[in-house]
Amino acid sequence: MPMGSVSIKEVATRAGVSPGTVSNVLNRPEKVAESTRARVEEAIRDLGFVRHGSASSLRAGHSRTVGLSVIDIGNPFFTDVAAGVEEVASERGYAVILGNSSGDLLKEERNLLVFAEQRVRGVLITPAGANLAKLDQLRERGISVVLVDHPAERADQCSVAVNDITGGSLAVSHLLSGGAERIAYVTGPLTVRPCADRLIGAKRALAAAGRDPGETLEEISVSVMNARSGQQAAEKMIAGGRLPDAVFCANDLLALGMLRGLLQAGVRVPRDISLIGYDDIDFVSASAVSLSSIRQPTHRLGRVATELLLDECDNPGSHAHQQIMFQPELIIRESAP
Amino acid sequence: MPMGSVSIKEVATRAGVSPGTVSNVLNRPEKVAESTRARVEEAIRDLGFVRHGSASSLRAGHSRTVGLSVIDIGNPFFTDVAAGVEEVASERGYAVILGNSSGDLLKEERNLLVFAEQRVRGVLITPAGANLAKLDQLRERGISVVLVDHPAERADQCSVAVNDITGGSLAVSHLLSGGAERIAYVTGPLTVRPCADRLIGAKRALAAAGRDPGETLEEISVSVMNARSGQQAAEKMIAGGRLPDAVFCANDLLALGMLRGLLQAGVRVPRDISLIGYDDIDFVSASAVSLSSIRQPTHRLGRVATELLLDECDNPGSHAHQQIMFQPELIIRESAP
DNA sequence: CGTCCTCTTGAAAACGTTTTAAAAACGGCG
DNA sequence: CGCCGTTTTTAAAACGTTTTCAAGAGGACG
Repeated sequence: MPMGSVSIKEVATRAGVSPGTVSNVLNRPEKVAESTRARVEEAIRDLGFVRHGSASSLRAGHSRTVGLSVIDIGNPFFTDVAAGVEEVASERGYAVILGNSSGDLLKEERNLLVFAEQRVRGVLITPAGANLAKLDQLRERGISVVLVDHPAERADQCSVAVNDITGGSLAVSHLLSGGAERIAYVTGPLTVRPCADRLIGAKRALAAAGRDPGETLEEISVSVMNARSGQQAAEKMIAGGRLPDAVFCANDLLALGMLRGLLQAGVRVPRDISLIGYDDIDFVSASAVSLSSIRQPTHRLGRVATELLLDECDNPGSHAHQQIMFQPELIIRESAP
Repeated sequence: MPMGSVSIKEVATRAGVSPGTVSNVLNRPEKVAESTRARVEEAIRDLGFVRHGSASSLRAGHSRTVGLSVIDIGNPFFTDVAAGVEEVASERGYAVILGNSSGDLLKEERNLLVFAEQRVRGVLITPAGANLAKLDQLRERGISVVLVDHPAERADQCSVAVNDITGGSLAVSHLLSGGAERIAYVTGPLTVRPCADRLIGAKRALAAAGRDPGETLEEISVSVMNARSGQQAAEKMIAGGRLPDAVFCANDLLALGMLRGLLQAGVRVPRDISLIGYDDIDFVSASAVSLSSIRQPTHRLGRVATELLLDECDNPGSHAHQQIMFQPELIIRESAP
């Protein structure tokens, strides 16, 4: 009969042992004799005992939770990452505390505060801005941090990212090979690292093809990277006249919005304008005009980041910080054949 | 200079007060004199003190976290719900612990155990199956539970749902009005309440139109409700010959997969087969053939559920359990005009 | 039978808060 | 100046674990 909160002490009395022994059964079962262990386990079952996580982390000095702060939980890219994180965390008995920064630095900071209060074991974060100082403060507090989708600049921290320079480059050289002369790059804030890197990659591709970035590339900046912004960007582009002949969007949500905006205005894709997105989220293969995109190992990103984090937490001695960099892959579909 | 874990005690000595006073500043600022409060707050800032959530919940008897267990974090429907949940929780200073059951009852149970260990204040859950007994156990432990996307049968619990019977009915009567004679219903496990209810609605619509469900409706069951399953269902349907002239998918992911499967096999939508999905996730308006669907107030679902939950937690006395039921809306697009 | 080991168990002290009951400070007033 | 009612502060006892250290229980062996 599971009652409202049974403590280890009640389990102890029922099993005829001391609380310390029960704790041992829970945490180092091998240290306790077979027969008593069985007795204790039976008592646990009978009473419906569930360990009190707060008490446990208070005393033990660390919790079994990790914090995950993402930029946009509505974006399938982050959802895939989150799924990977949840998978690994759950396998290892960790709980995931979810924070959605919505690209807002204040909100992100509030998330980190909540994580600090909860004394999470570690934090996985795709930073919404360029200022990583707050993260060092966390580390000083003994909370490990792994950067996700953002390569670490320093060697004393872990990160898992995908080479966005390569990605930007792949995208733009593909557009060039399709005959593009003037390309628009629709991007989120350049303080978001991936956006900035994809731009660098784009420019490199132009340089490699002997084009002048200043003439070939037009940047269109939006503050939030969703389909609505993409569509607005399309409308602005169209209103401005003089359309580019290719558009590279910094993520697929923008690209889908752009596609919709273009089609609604009667612009034909890819005939009038070719279009390429980024992330290769599931849905772009099914869109009105299927989108070319840059694929990233998203789920993997989440898994590996979490493995790194938990390794750092569990083996603080032997842990070697790693900056893992995956390679993106060009996926060609109708929108930019 | 924020050091590794400053305690309330250190704040107290620096401010020249007792720990109890610091605690009061934190929790009932109005109880402490203006001048000392200022002094304490300064000490808190100087030392970079952050309240230890575990200690706090241990003593206070309740935490500031809620658990959220969803069936498929990869499905934009749940993502939208989660975003709503996170929003409200975050506004009220609660942290959200995320659990993804993947439709697996064992995994769901493990999530609930984790929630129980963390002593979450409450749980939001879209149950992966029909057995809600575990939830009563949680309630006995003093953890409030709000059902999400699953109407409560009993009056002593809160729930937030959308009328799936109406939804199923809307979908099927629309298909009938388009001239459908034989309809396939592609669904997840019927132990998942929404799937079952949408079927009931579908049959009602048939009955209302004077059709015999046994002859008109064919059920195709899949175990996991994603695009891959949808496509497989299409392939099976096609291999089986004798195609229906309309397909109703229990969610949009299935519908997108179905669409792809049909198009790849050269079946024209909506000319040969008309197709309608469910949820009206963002992406279906942009798909190759834009999908008709049943829209639900997804984000709202998450927000309201969380408000209900936190109300139940914060005002246990005055809280009145509510079973909220939203109404779905038919959205007509190309796939079933 | 006593000694010495090893293997198990137990007692008690933390961990950092919150909360309660009581003490201290303060002001006003007789 | 002493007393009383209020406001403000404090000391100390929890909350449920984990952990350390010592004590107890069994054997094996001399």
